[in-house]
Amino acid sequence: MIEEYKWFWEAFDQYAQKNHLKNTSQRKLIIDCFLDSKAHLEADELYNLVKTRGINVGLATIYRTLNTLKAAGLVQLRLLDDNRNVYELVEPGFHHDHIICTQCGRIDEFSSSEIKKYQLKVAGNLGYFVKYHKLEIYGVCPACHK
Amino acid sequence: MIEEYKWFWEAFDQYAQKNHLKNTSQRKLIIDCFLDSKAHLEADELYNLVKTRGINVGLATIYRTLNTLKAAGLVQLRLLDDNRNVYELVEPGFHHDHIICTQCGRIDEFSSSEIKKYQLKVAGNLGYFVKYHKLEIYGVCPACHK
DNA sequence: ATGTGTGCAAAGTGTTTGCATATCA
DNA sequence: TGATATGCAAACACTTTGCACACAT
Repeated sequence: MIEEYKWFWEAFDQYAQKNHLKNTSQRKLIIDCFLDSKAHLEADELYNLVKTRGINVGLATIYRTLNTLKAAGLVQLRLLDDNRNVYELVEPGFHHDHIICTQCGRIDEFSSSEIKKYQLKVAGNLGYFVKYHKLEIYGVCPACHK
Repeated sequence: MIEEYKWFWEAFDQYAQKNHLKNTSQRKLIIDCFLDSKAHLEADELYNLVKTRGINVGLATIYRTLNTLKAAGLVQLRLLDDNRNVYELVEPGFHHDHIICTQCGRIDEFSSSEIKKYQLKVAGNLGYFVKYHKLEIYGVCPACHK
């Protein structure tokens, strides 16, 4: 287990225990691949990644595992403008937003307390009680606008 | 023609002429329904809306019309967290963001120059050249948190 | 022994496409 | 007349589900 994802495994083990999940080699492998990838993956990409490890896992199992992680609150599905549906790791309490390159598809993360502040203000003006937000900036990354 | 959408029809007519589109009653009807609805619609909702006018239009034609409008830059497809794919009118030069009620699905619009400003700052720090952004705030609307 | 997980294939969704026919210019 | 549009059904891509079998506890 990589130290970096200690928080993940602790949270997942807890969830697994509470929900009577069993340990299977497939799920372990899928999650390992997902974590290793630094994780902004489509289900299909994860499927192929797992296949490179030589073990045959059904695509359905990939989806089931991702849905389990989503239910555990450790993974989030993100619908991007370019029609990619990417899954990403969610570290509880560490919110971040994304900036996506329209040319190469690269995804970077950031977070801004100022933006958050003004979101609350705007929402308050409209009488909304804010639960969460999703901000995506689309642009051209440094590598692509040379 | 409703005065409010003069800008729309001018833009669309220009696009239509340039691209040799023909005037058909179906397309006219679909667009009328779309404009009348104040427009945050799924393809399917628009389909049903058109049907209430008594004329039978194929669902495929709805999609083709929406795609045409998208190509003309007058309509935008928005993938929401709740898996709705809503189409909305885009008035060139008038950018706005959305706040969506997680309970009733209501969508309100807003725009904030402050948020825009900080987005540019954040993107600049990462070396990105910003093209556009998409901000969605999810929360509970006034009517739902009584 | 029981319940959970798996692979596969089939079913589901939402959207697009092929084709014959109809319509506009 | 010739290009564009339409309706329908079939094709599509992505995701979920049913089932029989396997495995973890």
